[in-house]
Amino acid sequence: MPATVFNRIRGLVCLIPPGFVATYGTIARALGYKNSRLVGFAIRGNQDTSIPCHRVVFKDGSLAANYSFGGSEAQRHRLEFEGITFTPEGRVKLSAHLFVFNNPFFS
DNA sequence: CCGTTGACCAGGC
DNA sequence: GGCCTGGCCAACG
Repeated sequence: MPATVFNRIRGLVCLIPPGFVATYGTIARALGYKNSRLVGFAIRGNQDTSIPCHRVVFKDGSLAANYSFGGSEAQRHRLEFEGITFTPEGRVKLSAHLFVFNNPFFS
């Protein structure tokens, strides 16, 4: 298993605890990249069920349009099940659930 | 090696 | 709040 950027992104996504979400940009910057597209690109390419990709959202709290495990509806349902709350507009309350990476690996 | 491809983001209108 | 634009950069053929 080569240590590609995609693999590192997936590893970071796995660190998000239940009840929290992270944005694409946060993950990209935690790894030292300005390009947030790589994060979505890495997750979509693999579609690995072991990765909690439903905890990765847009910077404004909206969900990915082409979520690969039942659409954004299923994604929202999973988040609600973990205790994540939404605004009336259907976006995640980032102020309450945004996860910040405090890991020594990326300081 | 080079062009294409993105589950993004910030800025402007 | 929405739509459009440009920039970003690893992976793949």
